[in-house]
Amino acid sequence: MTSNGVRAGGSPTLDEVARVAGVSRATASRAINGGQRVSAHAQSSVDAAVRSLGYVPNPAARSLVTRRTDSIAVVVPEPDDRVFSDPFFARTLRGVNRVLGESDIQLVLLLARPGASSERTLRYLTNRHVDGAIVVSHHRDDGLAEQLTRLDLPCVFGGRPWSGGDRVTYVDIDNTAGEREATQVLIDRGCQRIGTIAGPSDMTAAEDRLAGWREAMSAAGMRDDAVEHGDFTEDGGQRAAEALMAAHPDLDGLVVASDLMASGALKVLAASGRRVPDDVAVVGYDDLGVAERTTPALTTVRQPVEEMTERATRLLLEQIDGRSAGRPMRVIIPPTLIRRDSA
Amino acid sequence: MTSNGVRAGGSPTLDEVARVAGVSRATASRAINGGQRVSAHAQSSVDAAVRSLGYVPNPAARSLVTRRTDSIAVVVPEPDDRVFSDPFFARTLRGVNRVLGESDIQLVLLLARPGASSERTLRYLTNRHVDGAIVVSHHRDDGLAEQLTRLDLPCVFGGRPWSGGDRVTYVDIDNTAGEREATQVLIDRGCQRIGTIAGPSDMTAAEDRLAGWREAMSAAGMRDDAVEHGDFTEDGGQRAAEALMAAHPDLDGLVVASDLMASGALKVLAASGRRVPDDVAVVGYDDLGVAERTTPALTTVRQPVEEMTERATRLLLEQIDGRSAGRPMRVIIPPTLIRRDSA
DNA sequence: AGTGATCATGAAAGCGCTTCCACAGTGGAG
DNA sequence: CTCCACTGTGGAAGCGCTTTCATGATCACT
Repeated sequence: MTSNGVRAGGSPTLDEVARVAGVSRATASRAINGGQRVSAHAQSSVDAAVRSLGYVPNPAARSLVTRRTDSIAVVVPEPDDRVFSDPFFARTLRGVNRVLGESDIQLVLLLARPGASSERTLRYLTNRHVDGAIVVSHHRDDGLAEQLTRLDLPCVFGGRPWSGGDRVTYVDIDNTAGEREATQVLIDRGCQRIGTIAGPSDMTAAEDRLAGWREAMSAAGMRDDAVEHGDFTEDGGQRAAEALMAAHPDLDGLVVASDLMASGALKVLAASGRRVPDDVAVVGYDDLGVAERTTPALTTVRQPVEEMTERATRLLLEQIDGRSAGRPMRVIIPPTLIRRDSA
Repeated sequence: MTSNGVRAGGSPTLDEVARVAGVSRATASRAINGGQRVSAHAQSSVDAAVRSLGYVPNPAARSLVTRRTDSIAVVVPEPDDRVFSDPFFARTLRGVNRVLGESDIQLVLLLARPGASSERTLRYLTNRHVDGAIVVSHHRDDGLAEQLTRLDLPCVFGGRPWSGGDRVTYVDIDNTAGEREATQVLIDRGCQRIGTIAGPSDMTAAEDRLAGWREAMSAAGMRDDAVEHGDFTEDGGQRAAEALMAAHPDLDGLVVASDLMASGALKVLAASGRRVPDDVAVVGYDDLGVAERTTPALTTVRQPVEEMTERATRLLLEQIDGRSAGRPMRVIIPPTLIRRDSA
């Protein structure tokens, strides 16, 4: 069956292309991959053969020898409902995809099973199933940064990792500056007593924002003791706001570390009869779609998520191509203040 | 270097495992893959060798011979901003991932470049880079269904495809029944004049919902001429609502084909001083997070997106394993009415 | 005309794995 | 005691591709 000419079933192989084109397999291979050292004549007959046979190279065979898979992984360790309900996630994917669209590299989504350890994910990466990885940390670290550096797999973090931040390349948004600016809005508008609803303390983004709030407060000589933690969800924001207003009924400014939590806080304020921004001014964080839909619309800090992931992806591709020096890099992107009605 | 013993760099190969375990490569391979026809003694020495060397099989080499890649694609043809801002997308991924988590299969995300034809995507699938594909159509078909069936690649559609629906397996939510039920809510509450904001007519889901509205209206002996089309976005809903209310100022009921559009419609109604639900009752569609955040909260139809994609994924895995008969199947999932304040 | 350098080419050697096949050993049935 | 089915095993063939290497052929200069 396979002895000569075209095979019975299945896709055509390079061998057949070569035979049809009347060249050797080596020449056919060269012609297909960029055409270095191939005569115009050979090139065109290979092209014709490829077209007529509908040849597509077998990626497994190719990557067996090139040691390239032409795909990268987007790793989301321990995703929970939050990750999925968060526009952050979709935007991340879009940013990555946009850059990948320029090359012929595909995207493998690695969502660690909730509960299960990251063992399987790590195995997948160890396997060199992909050429590199983008880790959207977004969570407590799990030592993933260390394990990945040990793997010696090209890898870039989106968002500062918890530890190993100096040994790994990452792109982050300047959360501290963002929250500092947000806080300043309330200070400038004359708020006397400003509290904050911070994010979960196992995320660097949340911690950095809290630090930003602290910085702005102490720079203005104001007390920074009205702090409550939420979990970045609307319900969590609601609960935190209730606790915060109960403990500090005199608050006239609220810096909330996410728009979703701010939305919950707005409900609490409305229920207690406080007007926003007149009685209590509120600033959120994210501007990923929720902020413009609340009542009143939130003044907030816009996270350039797609820009961040685009940068991360480009850095990764450079690392894979060996274009980067190999030493860890750090890119920090400034966020933008968006003014609406809540402050 | 490679002549004997352990290699200089790189990962260990099966050869080395075999050598260390004192068995042949064939036996080592068997021991690693399930251990059929392997003595307990050989098995344990291979296991030990694998552990001590930290051996992980090379997936490219394996799939070169097995013709399996242990990965499936989630195909989103021509995604635009809508796809990403839509929680639908994230939920889909979660549903797929949940099922995949049970096996050792990974997920490749294929987002066709906006603008670019699906040519690259199709090439990737033709390449047998993946064992199967889930197509979240969500869009006009592009003949993708036909092209995929011609490819003879296991494949399941999430949502009824535009054409070829009888030759391809798909899982859909019963949009017609859902919208019928939603419309019935307004009829039952005594609305006299009911209009609808339908989705874009290039999506089957939108068309099916419109059909459901028509069915309920004609069953109740009511006129079904107050129709406006939106594009499933909030702004689109707003524009459609303006047009609709201008053309039919007497409407006292509004069936909107998506919550996001309904949110836009609510703004228009509020701006024109109409109370919801007292002056105009409104029902939305989706219940994917937006409905509970509008004012008033939307009565809507919940789409079990994750259930849908889970089913789709299972069907795909069956097809890949050859467990399914090979003839196209069709699964229709009923949606659920969620009552809130808008109707 | 002679000398290298450059170019296009094909033979062949793998990449790391699975699987077919042949073979020896074992035990139970006749 | 023979025959046969079955089990565990290793040799070897290949999966489809890239890439090195050797080989002529071609070219631009002395």
